[in-house]
Amino acid sequence: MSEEKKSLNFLEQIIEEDLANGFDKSDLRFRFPPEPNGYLHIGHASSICLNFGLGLKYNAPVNLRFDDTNPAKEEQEYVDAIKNDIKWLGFEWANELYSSDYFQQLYDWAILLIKSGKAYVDDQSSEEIAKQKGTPTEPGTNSPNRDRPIEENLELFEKMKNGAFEEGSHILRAKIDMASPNMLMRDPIIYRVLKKAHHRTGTDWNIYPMYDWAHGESDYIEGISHSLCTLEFKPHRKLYDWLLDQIYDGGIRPKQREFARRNLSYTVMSKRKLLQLVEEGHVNGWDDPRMPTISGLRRRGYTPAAIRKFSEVAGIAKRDNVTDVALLEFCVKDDLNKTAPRVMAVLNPVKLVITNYPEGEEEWLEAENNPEDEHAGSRKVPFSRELYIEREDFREEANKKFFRLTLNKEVRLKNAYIIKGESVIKDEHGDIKEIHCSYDPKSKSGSGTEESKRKVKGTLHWVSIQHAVKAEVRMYDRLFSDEAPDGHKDKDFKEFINPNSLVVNKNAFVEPGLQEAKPGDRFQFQRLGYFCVDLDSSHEHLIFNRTVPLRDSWAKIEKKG
RNA sequence: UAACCUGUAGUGUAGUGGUUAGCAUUCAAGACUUUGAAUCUUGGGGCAUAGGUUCAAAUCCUAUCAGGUUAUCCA
Repeated sequence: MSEEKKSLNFLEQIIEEDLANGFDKSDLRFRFPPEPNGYLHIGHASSICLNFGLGLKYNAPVNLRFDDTNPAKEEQEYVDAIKNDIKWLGFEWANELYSSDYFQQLYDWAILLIKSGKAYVDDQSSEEIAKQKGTPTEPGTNSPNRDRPIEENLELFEKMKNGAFEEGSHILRAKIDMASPNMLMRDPIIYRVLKKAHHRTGTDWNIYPMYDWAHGESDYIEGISHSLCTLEFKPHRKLYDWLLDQIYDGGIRPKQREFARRNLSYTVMSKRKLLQLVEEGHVNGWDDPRMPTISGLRRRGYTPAAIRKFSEVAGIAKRDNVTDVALLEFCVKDDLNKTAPRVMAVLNPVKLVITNYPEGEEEWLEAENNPEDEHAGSRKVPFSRELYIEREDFREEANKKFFRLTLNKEVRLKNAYIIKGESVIKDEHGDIKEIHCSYDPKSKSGSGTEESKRKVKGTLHWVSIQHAVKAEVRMYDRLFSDEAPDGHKDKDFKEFINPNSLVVNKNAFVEPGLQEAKPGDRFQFQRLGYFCVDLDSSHEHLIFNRTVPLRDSWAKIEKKG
């Protein structure tokens, strides 16, 4: 019940203004209109959160409309993936609709356009038409077919529809203004011949409407009040309005407004480039955990809540942006910190022997599942004489800043005992094979003894060798080493691919409880980061993906020297 | 170089004539800590530039500069 008013973004301000001017709140209606020709990415997620967020805020319906006017590129597979992603993000659409649902209506309206002398059939080649289009600085010239009689246009359009013409031979154009400074107003194409089977309408149609003719009209049919799209459609607005003018017949008149697309640092966002990464094998598919796709983020271990939070804090505006991926990473860490169970896993194991711990003995120690969540409870983890700890957690000699295990120094084993480094055993190369230490039997965690309350500077995670489960851990890092890989005019974005974006570790050990972990489960490997169980994981072969590492202050201290 | 759009800490944003220009993240320092995590405290860092209008300008006007978008029978 806080009094502070949340500031409105510019789109909400537009809506508030409309409401203040008498627009009925119950007429508010939004839509998310993907073309089913690829997978959704984090940029789409922002748009989804924006549109569905407005729906929630104003209690207005939000339609999911597939903009499927180009059968050459669209497939059912994408429709399914898109629906799945939106649901996963936690949103519900009011209606599942398709531009293709309106093909007949669009066609009827096109006839109307022709009859009112606002559209004509052009049978020139695309090259000729392009030539007549002019350039942004020079006006275009009229097509010789511009004044074709209405009857003839009607006849030709009918033939286009019936399949009498080949692809590329005839188009229907709106008759607007070949001299307009806005290139889109220079008699834009609204129908083309396409003899392709459509994923929904099959071979019913030989002609398909262009985006501009389908989008605004679909908005109108659905009663969309605010049609929100990205900035590159700004020049289309004039055409959107013009086309609507021709057929408007009362009711809610949709308005298009534009916002800046969300870009993320250290990645690329264009469908074309993402497709290239997939096709050329730089990643393992659209859902590779390094991809900025929703499916990739999901597989990486991101939560819907984290992505929604990111969209919220990143906000929405009209200026070009490259949002720091660190903000996205903060959002997952923030969410996972509250929700992910803590477990122990050793990624780079070295053997630790507790010389004064009885051989053959084991005990099951109490371990808190999540200190941030009092309802998370606790579990038992097995402890024994021989453990694995991280190789980086031991040094024979170290300065005072090193809080971890060294010879003759004490550290605590998390949830267990305080130990003291005694000696090391090395192999023939001089590498450490085993670390021997002693433990203080009275220092058991939570036992309440004086010894257990002793303060030691460092705490290490560990797993009991005899109980540990071997696992594969995939360490993911940024796909690109450059902040804006596609922002260099003279260089291809692929030159910046990070060769170490995936490091596979097949020799990690995790505590035995994780044997039962299922794909999608998320954990915090204490002191290391957040990890999730990969789709390919099985009971016999556990695979974890690193979602994001924990902040590592020690790495910074060490770097400074 | 035409039309249109956009310039507020490193990044993302709020600010709508009167604010010590706010928030988040990042960065730095410290406290706390059985995660060198989290948490807490503190700090650094910004209105593209130049002129106007006004008692008062990030906000209004003008110019300049910078960046972006637009010429697919794509969306």
